[in-house]
Amino acid sequence: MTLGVKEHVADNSRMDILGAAARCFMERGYAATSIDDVARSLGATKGRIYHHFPSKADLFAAVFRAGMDMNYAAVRPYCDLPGPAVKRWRMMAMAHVLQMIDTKAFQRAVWIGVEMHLRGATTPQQRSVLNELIEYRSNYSNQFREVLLAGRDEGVFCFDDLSITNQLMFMTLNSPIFWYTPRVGETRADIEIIARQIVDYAEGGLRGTQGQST
Amino acid sequence: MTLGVKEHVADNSRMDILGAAARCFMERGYAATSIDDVARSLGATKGRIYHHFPSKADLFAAVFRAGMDMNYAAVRPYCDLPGPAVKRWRMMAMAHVLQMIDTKAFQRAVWIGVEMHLRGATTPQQRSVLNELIEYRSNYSNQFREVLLAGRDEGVFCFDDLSITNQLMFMTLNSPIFWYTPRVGETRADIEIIARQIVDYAEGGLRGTQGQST
DNA sequence: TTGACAACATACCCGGTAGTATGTTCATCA
DNA sequence: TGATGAACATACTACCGGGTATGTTGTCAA
Repeated sequence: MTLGVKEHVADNSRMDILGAAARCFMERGYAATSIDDVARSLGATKGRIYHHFPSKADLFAAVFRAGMDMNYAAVRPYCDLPGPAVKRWRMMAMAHVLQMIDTKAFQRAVWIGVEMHLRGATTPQQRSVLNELIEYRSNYSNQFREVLLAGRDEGVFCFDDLSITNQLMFMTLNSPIFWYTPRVGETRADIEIIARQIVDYAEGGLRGTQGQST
Repeated sequence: MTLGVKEHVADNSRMDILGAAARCFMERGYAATSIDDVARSLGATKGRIYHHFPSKADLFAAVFRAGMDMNYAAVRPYCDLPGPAVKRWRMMAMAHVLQMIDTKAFQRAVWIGVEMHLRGATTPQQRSVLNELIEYRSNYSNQFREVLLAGRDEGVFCFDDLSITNQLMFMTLNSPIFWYTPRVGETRADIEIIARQIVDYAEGGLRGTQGQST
């Protein structure tokens, strides 16, 4: 049941394309990115891309899916942990933020996909593909909704509308995909300091301003 | 020194174009929006657009500038008010959020412009135009930076890096441009309830989690 | 009244891009 | 060893969209 050498080579090539496509989509957006751009950034031509992906929309969908797969993998270890909700939330949030930083290009593509879905995708069958991915992302989001509700039940989090709060929280946790850029000589510890500030801010927002000492 | 009727008509036509362009840019993004799209949404043709704006990039820049002008107008009344920083911040933040909701299309265009600047605009002289607008926006942002620092000096706000915190705060306050959509039968009070939740979340993030009772 | 100009519409050009059709090369396997 | 197919490259088409060049119409001022 193991894969042969050839399959590994093909899979690696596919992955390389996904990475290059993610960078291109991040740098220029979906519409402004041409298949030739992606190919050029690989030192290849369109033929290579269209050999692995039937269309530009499918390539983009694959990038989207790969990004979400990474997110699931990063957060899943923490979302079934026992103990207080806040602690579990912090683990999940930290993993999520670090994931945003580490796989920024893919996460930007996910963002672009969500935006495209919100304003209504172009063709009909592309819409169904995108809808499936959006639902995939929605399930991911639900993992956080659960822990948010648990935190409110425990009296730690304080918010009114769950949907709005979830939006605000993800907006915060996702934000580094827009403004983070790696600095020269930056260590893992530096990145974790940044991530901690983001998580702290989000936690403050979720706890609200009631019961504040100052 | 007053304008004649003709000038008023011309100005109104220009404004109509700006509004339609803002909606198009919001719905399809910059690259995917064609001049014909904007014209069609006005029941007109390209000629009308190019009569008022020399290029697509200039049209976009005008939308950007108009959006920022609205923001300045909305927030300026509050940013020189005396009293505690938190109170001043809340007034400014509330005005900003309501502005995001009320002029969503223009604010989305501003966002798109910032994104374009971050990844490096296309042509050389467009880049200078965009740079000027980005600086315009940066000045706007500085009004909030000042009140953030004042709030920290007063011991109310608690954060480490000012730039990161400012990013997180704006990410929160701007977020309705992405997920807010007017509901049928929605009153002004309903909108203010939403805005209040956003401002509350942001305030919680700025105050941090230290000194929390729970 | 007329001519001059603003405010558009129409018609056209041309570069770029998604997608296709057709080579070409190289490894693998019978 | 030779044939087969994967993994590309090359060449081409059709179309769309920014920009321009050129009408057309209504208005106002002298």
